[in-house]
Amino acid sequence: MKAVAEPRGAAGVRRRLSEVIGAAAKVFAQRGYHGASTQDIADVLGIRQASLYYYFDSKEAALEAVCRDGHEAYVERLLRIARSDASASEKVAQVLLHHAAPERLDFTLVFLRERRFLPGPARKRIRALELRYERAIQRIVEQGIRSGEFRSDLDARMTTLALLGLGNSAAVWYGREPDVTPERMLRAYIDLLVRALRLTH
Amino acid sequence: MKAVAEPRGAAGVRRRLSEVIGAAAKVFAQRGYHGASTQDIADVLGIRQASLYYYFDSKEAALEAVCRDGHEAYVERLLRIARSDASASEKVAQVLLHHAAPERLDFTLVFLRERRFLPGPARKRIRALELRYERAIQRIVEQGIRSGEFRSDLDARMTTLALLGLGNSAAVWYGREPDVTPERMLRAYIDLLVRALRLTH
DNA sequence: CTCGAATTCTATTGTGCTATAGAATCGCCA
DNA sequence: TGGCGATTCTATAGCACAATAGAATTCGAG
Repeated sequence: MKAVAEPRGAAGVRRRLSEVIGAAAKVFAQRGYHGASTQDIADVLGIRQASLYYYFDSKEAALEAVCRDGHEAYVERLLRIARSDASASEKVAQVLLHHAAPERLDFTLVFLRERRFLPGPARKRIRALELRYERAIQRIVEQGIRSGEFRSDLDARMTTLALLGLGNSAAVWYGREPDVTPERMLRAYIDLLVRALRLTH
Repeated sequence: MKAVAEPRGAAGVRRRLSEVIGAAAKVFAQRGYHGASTQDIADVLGIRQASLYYYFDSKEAALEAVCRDGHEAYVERLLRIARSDASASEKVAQVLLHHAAPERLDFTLVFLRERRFLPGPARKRIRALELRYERAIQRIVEQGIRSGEFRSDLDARMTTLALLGLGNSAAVWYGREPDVTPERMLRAYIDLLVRALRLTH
């Protein structure tokens, strides 16, 4: 899997760094942060363990990079959905679709499970990203309530957490349950949620 | 927290073992299995690190004990709910209430996050418990569908996973979100799920 | 073809952790 | 009280790991 003779422009530099972060994400996702060794990451890249320290000051810094890298793209896609002029129901569906998309699953899983092992300052930085994400979802829910599309007795905060919880659980189940395809799971989850939020008439 | 001069009958023996398992659960929940050292567990108990090996053959065995201990009680309570003659909706509510009950949270969190680090044979043994649990929930959902209480177009398997996912996410959020009390969260979750499953009329 | 920066390498240090061996202590019961 | 099993202790082996220092190599730009 080693990249042979990659051109070395500024783009090449960034790409190589992404590869390294990707390798860390893969290994952290599989073995957990503390269960993974820097040697494991180096093996994926086909380089020596010590060479990793050209890219990271420490193993913890690698974890932060994985968490940040993974979540930044996430936040961005979410904000695009939130800004669209779709109905609240459609937005909820799209949020679930994107949140539990099986691409970059390694990053998602590492973020979900391992971010708590970040040292204090790094955890705070990641937490800030997280809050933007949660608040964007909550605004969608509140929009749905205000517009009369959703039930007015919803607890917006709890509903947000439910949406996140469902999405996260989907990510966890891919790869563990062979009969669970993302399509089947997402269809069921979206259906469930939208029915639960909408006014019954 | 050290037990001073505990009487040593057969009951005392079992209780001491429970204390040791409880200490392991606490430490594994806090730091993760690989992030926790046997020294950490010994510190909680006020004994020496090596003394733990009187109770366990290995750290992995301790993890299995925590997972088993935690989940066995879980399965038992669930089966009692399943056998009751309550309606499917009531059962779903009770399952969520019990599943996300904040007692023995350490055991739950360790089971959710760390069981995947068990070595093959042990993981298989734990997986068997898990399947009993999932199947019991799925039977409740199917009962609700057959009786006409729930929508007939539900995907019972996905619905089961949704219920589990919601319950698990609740467990994860206790202690992370200060404004989330178990009561508030469970009320919202139960309301959401029951509305989503019931026939609308 | 050469210079220099980017990248990877070799070699090593020190630390922390699991697990084992065997000695010492504790507390119940005869 | 003395013995015995249950429990905890001291001491240490042995390994895996993160991280540093500095040398060697690679590759594109000029």
